[in-house]
Amino acid sequence: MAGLREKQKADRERRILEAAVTKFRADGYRAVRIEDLADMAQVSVGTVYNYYQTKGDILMATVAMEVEEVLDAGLTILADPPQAVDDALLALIFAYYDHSLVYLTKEMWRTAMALAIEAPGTPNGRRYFELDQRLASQMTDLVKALQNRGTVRQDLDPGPFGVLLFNNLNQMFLEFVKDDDMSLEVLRRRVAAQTRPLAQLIVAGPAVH
Amino acid sequence: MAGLREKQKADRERRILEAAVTKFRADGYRAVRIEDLADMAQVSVGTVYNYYQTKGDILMATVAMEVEEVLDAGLTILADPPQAVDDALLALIFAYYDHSLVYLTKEMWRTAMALAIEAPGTPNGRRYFELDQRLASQMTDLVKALQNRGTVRQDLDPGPFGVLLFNNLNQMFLEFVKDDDMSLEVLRRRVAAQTRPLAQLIVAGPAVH
DNA sequence: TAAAAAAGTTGAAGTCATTCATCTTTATAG
DNA sequence: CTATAAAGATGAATGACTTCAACTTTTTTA
Repeated sequence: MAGLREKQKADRERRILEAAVTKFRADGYRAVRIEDLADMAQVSVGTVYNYYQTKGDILMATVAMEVEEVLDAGLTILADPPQAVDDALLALIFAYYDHSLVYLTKEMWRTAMALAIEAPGTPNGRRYFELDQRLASQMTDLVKALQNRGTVRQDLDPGPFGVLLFNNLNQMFLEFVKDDDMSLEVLRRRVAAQTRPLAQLIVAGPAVH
Repeated sequence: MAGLREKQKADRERRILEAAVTKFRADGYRAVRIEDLADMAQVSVGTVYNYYQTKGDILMATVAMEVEEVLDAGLTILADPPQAVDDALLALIFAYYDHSLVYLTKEMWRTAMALAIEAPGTPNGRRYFELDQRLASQMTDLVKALQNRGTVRQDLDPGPFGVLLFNNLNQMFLEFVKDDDMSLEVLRRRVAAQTRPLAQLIVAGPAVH
């Protein structure tokens, strides 16, 4: 029963988010005022706040879109990881990195991270870190998959090790978004330099004993 | 030639910082208004801004104090690390954690991190990450020291490995400050669970060939 | 010591996120 | 179709950080 009211509501929300993605990318999150979004979306300032609780909420909606796509890209890698252990880990990591700037700019990532860290207990913060955790889980899943395949030593606990790998790739991503001049290429190289030696340490050796 | 003006200036700056540390710890960074600091320090709002460019600057001054002490604690460990590789790494990590809440609360850490991430190019942001880098260097130094001692395999590149260890301990520290209910004890246990197995992987084995 | 310059202090004004009492629009009841 | 109720939109008001033009205090000069 799509009443008039429902239709108008959906339309307003869409217009607001659309305005936000456009303006945030063009002018930067900081520089965009709620009034600018309201103007572009043809609503009042108060109305923006009827749809999103804070300015940060609008940003987080975009982050969620982005990370869902990143997780999808990860699933593709998990379905059929490269044979070599280091290649497999890096394939997943690079899949993440390569899908990280579709909707968001580095500045938007920085702001989203800052918001989440400053207020981790708010719905917004929780939402962000929940996405983080899903990424970390996926990394753990990959380590498990390689173990099942027999290319990773059986005595390795995939949980903490997956988290450690994720922590590292996440921190390196932070280095990346921190520096507007750093290219994806450089990020990839650096993470590879850390991950490859680590991968060599966990490959299943020839069965000694 | 400590003129009157110099003396008054130094005194005002001291009073402002003192007021900040007291009030931030007591009421939380967010809840404290610049006007509150000005009142307590017996100066005007404008004067606060003559000594610190932003509210965040005042916080960052406190962070710097804290981290300098953390680095000192690290030096003590470096001077004579425990024999076992895992114990040595954890000794440094725990030294960091144990000295992290002297001046700052978890809320203050969260705010400082958020500020640094949101604006990494500002003097404030640069200052924060410079401290980070010094911590990462110290971790690398420890790995090198253990290598020199012969307990860590020679074919390990201490640079990337030290950074990886730091990235992980840093991210785990973030988990800690994110959760007001998490104890230092739990943080230690979790990091130990990640670090010990990793340490086993890098110990110098009996010289095979 | 008096005048001029330099340095520093001040608080009112500006900006922007957020709130809320009021008003408008849509849906429902008779 | 009219009246009532419900939902939602509105923008002026609030609160906090930050800026800045005018004012004071200290130092230097002669």
